[in-house]
Amino acid sequence: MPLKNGTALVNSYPKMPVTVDCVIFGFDDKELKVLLIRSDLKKYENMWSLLGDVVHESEEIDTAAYRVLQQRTGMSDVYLDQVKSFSHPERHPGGRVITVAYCSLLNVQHHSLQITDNELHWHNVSSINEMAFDHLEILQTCHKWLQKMIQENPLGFNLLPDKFSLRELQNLYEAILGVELDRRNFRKKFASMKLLIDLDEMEEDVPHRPGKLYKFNYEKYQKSSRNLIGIDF
Amino acid sequence: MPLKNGTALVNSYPKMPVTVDCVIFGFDDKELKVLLIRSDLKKYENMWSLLGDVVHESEEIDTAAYRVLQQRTGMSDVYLDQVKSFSHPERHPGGRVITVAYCSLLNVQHHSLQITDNELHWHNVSSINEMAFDHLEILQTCHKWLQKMIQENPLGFNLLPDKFSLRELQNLYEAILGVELDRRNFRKKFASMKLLIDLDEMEEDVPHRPGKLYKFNYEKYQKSSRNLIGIDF
DNA sequence: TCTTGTTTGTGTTGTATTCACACATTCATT
DNA sequence: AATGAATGTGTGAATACAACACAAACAAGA
Repeated sequence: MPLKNGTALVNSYPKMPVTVDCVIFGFDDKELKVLLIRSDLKKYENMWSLLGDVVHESEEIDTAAYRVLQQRTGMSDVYLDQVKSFSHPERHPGGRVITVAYCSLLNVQHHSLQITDNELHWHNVSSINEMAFDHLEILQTCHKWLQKMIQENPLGFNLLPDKFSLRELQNLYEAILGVELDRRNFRKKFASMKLLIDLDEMEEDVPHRPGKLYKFNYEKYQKSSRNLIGIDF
Repeated sequence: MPLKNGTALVNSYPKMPVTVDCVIFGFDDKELKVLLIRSDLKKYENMWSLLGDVVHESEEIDTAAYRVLQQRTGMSDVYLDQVKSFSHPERHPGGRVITVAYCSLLNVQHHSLQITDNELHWHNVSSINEMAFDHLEILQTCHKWLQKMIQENPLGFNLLPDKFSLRELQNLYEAILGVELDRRNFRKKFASMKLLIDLDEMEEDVPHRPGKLYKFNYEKYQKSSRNLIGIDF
């Protein structure tokens, strides 16, 4: 078999539009939130959709996702990770579009959202039961992905203010996992990990005994290589 | 803002070729193997590459991956899962091509490989240090993904014959994880899971005391919902 | 200022899981 | 019959996990 020329080969490939869709999670008021805009398609009038955009000609998909995030939230240095590609041929009413879903975690306090554009808003994840396109499926996939990820990695801190109490941290875990956790065991767990720095400060303006404030020890986490082996299913 | 027409919108999107690449793992002779073919590009002459193909106009990417698998191995009903998309603009010398990587696990005994086509061959994963395109990166990503997956899900059985001994199962885990495991603890672990059916048969043609043969209890696994909560990092 | 309500902060105890390690048994080979 | 090599089974110590109880701090209101 003769060796081929790359350019001729690639030119013969079918081409299709590729987009990114960002599932941007936030946390506020004991609820897991997601950032959505109103769909600008006739077919999905009055329905909500994820923040997305096309991938440009010579652009990494990761870069496209960051671009969406930055344009919509005004933030950089945000946690972002690729989750899964969705490719049903009829997922977009305008024709075949492949999309790559990304999951992002951001602190709702730190935003400078352009609320006026397409009514960008935070929505409670728990109360969403309909979305434009296949975005509900994408959201649910990312939610499950997040549930798994926060149990294995210290990602939750991206959703909290720099200073937080253990109660807030537990509320976050309960909101994401949809379960109630034992307060004492939860605190012991995080105490034993030594990933929290006691700030010697207290909560203020709470109508009860104020709790200590902590911050996440990023340096400590870098060091722990975590090369665990353990069969568990 | 006026509502848009979907078709016009999608027609305005940049289009690009999308491919799938399958990392097909096998296990033989205590070694984790991967199925590769010789690259048919001049630039990568004498280098090995993953099995891939373009995604057709109206085809799901999952379907394209299954198609590659079936065409190359003659097998259906094979474990296959999407892992990650790779999109560096220069990853293909012929121009911009986005690829979606899939991981597949198959029993090397059950094949009917078309060896003559492009020298389809099994390679030891541990001895690969160069590949065509960005396929080494893709392989390494899928290997790490597999290391994580087999610790959380009973996927390893896809790589073994229907009947296997506990030693073979342990060899498999050691080959994939690249560690040595304690034989007694390993056996106890799998015994306690009750996912193995004792076939009351023995190994044959081994130069030592033959071990019992087992098969995997697929039904049992379906039932166990595994909705575990446990923070662990 | 004293009482009440709410939440924080800290154990304790029993159970289950993990890890490190030892010995007898079975079969093939010589 | 003896040897070698792998199988099959246990046991104890250390660790992690789950369920549970009580004292201390602060706010609010009587």
